[in-house]
Amino acid sequence: MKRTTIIDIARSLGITPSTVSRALAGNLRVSESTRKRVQEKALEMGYQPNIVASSLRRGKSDTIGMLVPRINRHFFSHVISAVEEILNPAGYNLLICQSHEKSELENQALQVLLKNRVAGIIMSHAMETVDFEMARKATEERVPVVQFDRVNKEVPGPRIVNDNFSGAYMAVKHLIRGGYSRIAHLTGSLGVNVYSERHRGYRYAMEEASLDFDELVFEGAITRETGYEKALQLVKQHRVDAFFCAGDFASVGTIQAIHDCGLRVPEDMGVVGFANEPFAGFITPQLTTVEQNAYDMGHRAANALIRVIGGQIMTGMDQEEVVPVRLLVRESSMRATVNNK
Amino acid sequence: MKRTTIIDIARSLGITPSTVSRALAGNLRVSESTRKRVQEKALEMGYQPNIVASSLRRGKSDTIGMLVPRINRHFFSHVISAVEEILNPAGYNLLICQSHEKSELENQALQVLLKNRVAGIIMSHAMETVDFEMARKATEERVPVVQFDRVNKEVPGPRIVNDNFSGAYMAVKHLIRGGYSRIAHLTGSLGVNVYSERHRGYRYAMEEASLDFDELVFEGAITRETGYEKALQLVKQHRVDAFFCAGDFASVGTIQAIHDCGLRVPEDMGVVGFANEPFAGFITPQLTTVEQNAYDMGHRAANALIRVIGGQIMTGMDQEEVVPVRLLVRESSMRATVNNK
DNA sequence: GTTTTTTGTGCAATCGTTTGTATTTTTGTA
DNA sequence: TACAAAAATACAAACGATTGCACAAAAAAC
Repeated sequence: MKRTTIIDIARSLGITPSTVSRALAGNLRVSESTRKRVQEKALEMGYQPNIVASSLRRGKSDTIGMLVPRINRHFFSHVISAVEEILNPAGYNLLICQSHEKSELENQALQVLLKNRVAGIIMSHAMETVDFEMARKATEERVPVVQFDRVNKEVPGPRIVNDNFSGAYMAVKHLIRGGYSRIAHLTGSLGVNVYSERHRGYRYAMEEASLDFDELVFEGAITRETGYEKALQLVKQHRVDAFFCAGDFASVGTIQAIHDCGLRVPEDMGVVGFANEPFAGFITPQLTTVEQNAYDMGHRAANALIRVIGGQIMTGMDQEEVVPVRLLVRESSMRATVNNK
Repeated sequence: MKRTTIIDIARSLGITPSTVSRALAGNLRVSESTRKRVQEKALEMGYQPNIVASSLRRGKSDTIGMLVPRINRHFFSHVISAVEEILNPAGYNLLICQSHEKSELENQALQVLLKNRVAGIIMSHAMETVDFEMARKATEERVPVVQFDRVNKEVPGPRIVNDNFSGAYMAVKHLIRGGYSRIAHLTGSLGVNVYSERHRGYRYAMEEASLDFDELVFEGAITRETGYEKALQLVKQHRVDAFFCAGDFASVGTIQAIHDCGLRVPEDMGVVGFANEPFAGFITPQLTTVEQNAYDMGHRAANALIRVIGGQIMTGMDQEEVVPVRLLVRESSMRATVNNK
């Protein structure tokens, strides 16, 4: 059986669809009595408005596109959740796509979102992405784009980023205070803003303390496995006494490597991670890391998008919002009686 | 500037929109030459088909609704990811909603999905939900529903569930083999299929070994906090020597409680969890737990939905698919030299 | 009691595609 | 050259809601 439409309701009440439409929309130009009748009838017939038709006619949809590298990453899934928390009450729904860290899939996903005529896009780029043309095109087609975490300035619109610089700076400074000095930095591609900023923070802290860091920075060591390998190599060479990893997974691999070399954390070597993955507080030793507030970020991104859609921010004027981070000092870096700040 | 439509393309080529539509759809009734011309023009004008209009006309959308209690749960986010892996290549997109474990929000979300005329729904119920009317209504409105993990037989259509019974049975049997006998079971609401099945497995194993379990089953102890409290109480009363928790979070709380009482895991008390949360292999002691394959489940759910949409499964005929689970034996339960099976 | 204003509805076009049917053009054949 | 068959394209009506405008009825003003 067909779904009931406003036409069905109209017919069964002997009025026109336009009146039904207005009645359901709560338009004041329709009398109280018919509004009641329409609402009752709609309920009785189990009417569900057809958003598709409505969107087409209104020329705008209530769907927001969300594009992330991977839904199943702790950080991203929490951002999504936070975005939804803001956008749902505001009457929007989320069409979610993953890029799987591939530029090609990212572009495809953007196309899909545009084809679906989303009212706006909240996205974080794939690591691989260097060409941001597609995202720019979206804004040119009047679809506002809000970037978060992995952002690029070539794309107009608000950007919400973590305070990666300060987080890294605090982390490294904390290690230095703890008496570590040959601090290696394992990180991802420095072409990605997230990692370049953390790298900047690392350098700043090292330079400030007049410590040498040439040949102590290693790109492409961000997973547990690659972290393990690089750390194993460095520890064996006796070149370092601490690690600042740009991610917690690499930190886990690093700790493993240190243990496998018969050394202790933090007594022999300190380790600090980044992200505060859920396991960071559980592992042995508990991992000192930089906490990034995914909820805060999601809320900000959603609110920024709402402002852009509402015309409160001009498309041209792009702005960056920085979400504060926190250094969580735990066992993996507490060699001595160290001051937490 | 307005987005280009097939009408624009038609005009600029001196043909009709219908021909353009057919050309882009690859319809064989349009000549090779015009098809080429249309495709080129479309590319040149940056044409993006309007899926909204298309959906309206075709009476069906390419969007699948996905409804989960919480996106940011490890298990659910992985299922989502797996579903997307299957559905994306098949030309579908995912509209994702969360119920936040609330029946009311679950129903609202279902309404939203129906209003958006999704082609199908893949869902897992909120713990709270006891009234499944809304999900039934969806199938009555010809929107196929596939349930996974938290399912209910009142709702027609495929159900994909973990082998909770066997998982629990294996877990408890493993504890018994290890020499534990006063095994408590901390779990969630037994009104939820997931927990009732695990409970059944627990009972079966206990009965099989002629062990007493009256007053050893506790509902409402599923979080880290509630798990901690209940465990603390039981340990202090010297009533138990092992715990089978229906979730890993409760297991973490339990281990904490045992430690806080000055006892050791697994020497004094054994602990087995359920889910294999990402931290399970990292914590100390490493947690023995039942691994549920979220990817497998997602793939099956997506494929089931595709089959229903394709008419390969009658709506009436409901079927349950059981995803196998695996017991991962780790430190938290290995008191003696135990056989892993 | 007439005119003006207000209020409530109806009419009809529109959003951008799709698709059944009609029409034109092309091709093949006698 | 004519004519049927086949191929390519055009026409027009949907899909279901929204909305500017017209219009009737009721209320208010004179």
